[in-house]
Amino acid sequence: MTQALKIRTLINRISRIDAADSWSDDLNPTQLAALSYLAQANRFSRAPSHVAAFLGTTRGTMSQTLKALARKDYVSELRTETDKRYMSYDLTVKGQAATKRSNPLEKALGTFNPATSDSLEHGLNIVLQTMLLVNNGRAFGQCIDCSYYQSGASKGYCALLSISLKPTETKQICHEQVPMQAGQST
Amino acid sequence: MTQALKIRTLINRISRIDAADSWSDDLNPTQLAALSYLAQANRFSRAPSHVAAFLGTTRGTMSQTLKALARKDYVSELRTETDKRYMSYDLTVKGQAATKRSNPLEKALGTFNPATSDSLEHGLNIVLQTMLLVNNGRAFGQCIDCSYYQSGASKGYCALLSISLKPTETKQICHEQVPMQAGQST
DNA sequence: TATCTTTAGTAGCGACTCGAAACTATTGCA
DNA sequence: TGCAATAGTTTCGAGTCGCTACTAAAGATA
Repeated sequence: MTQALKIRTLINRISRIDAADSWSDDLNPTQLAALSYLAQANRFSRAPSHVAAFLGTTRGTMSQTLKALARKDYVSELRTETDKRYMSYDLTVKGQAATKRSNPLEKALGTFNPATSDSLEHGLNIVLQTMLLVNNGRAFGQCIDCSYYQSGASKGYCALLSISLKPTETKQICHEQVPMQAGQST
Repeated sequence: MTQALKIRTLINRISRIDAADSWSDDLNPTQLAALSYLAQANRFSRAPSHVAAFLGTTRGTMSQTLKALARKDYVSELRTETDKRYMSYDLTVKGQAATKRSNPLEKALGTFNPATSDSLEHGLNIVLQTMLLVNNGRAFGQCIDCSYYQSGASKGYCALLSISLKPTETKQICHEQVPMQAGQST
């Protein structure tokens, strides 16, 4: 058994046990993952295609999941004005409350010392980036870590969309994000 | 966003992307995970309840998955002689071939330097052990790392079941495994 | 030994995931 | 203006998933 297979087995097993723990009354693990993504994404990144790309599934599958969430009043559907092909799925009050629930995996992680956590986060980030490279996947990072991000006097600016960003927006996920090279800075 | 949540999101996202990649003609990610477990488990640990406990699901759900695998000739069903309540699901030739297929996640992991891999494996192991502790879950480790394991002159011995172990068996997964404390040894 | 009690596997249920394919609406490009 | 690309949706069939209810076997207790 190679170390690569060991690590893959560990990641998948942890994720499955976490999924089993995260079932709630009327929210399954997939719905919760989609909801969690929407809670972190900025206003340009809440369409079915974005959630699908983030979680590595198809538009069709994610469309169904989002419709299920809308049916149960966790999200609201909104047709974008600028480009009428896009939908924006925004969290309702009920949806926001649901993302705040804690779970065994987070509790376990909370007991770790910072060095272990940092090393783990770093390792997993490398795994993800390497996989995305092979898959032609997008990073879905935060604006603050993006090549298009410019830090102004008091607030940030996105050079791709030519808009200024509110402080809270700079730490949201964007589907257009292009990770900065290490050491690079504006 | 806490670091714990970041790590959880990373683990789940990597697992989902890996799952999407691992679909094959007639084998879905869950079936592959079960098959992969069976390939590693020793002859006392191939029952539906063991696979269910390992992957954090219920006996009912796993029973269906194993029946699906049997229907497609990846595993064979065998009633245990000693305890007739137990089933043993053993891999067929077709099943063994299916576990040998590579995938993007393993390929990505293969490019890492040993230090990164070791650190990642170690971190994930701690996460899993901590979660299992909270969940009253079993470790499902190898015989060679078990408290009941005794290394003899040429072969190992299991002090729980009072049987001697073939060399290949000492590195298989056992559902009875009780991890040794660090530093402890026979 | 006779009777609980526990454990293992399973069938059936309803909601839903999942990839694939087919389809519509909108946008972009030549 | 026309055509290709993109976004969202629907439908299909197979299967996951927790849950409940059930049977059979093994253990424990009286």
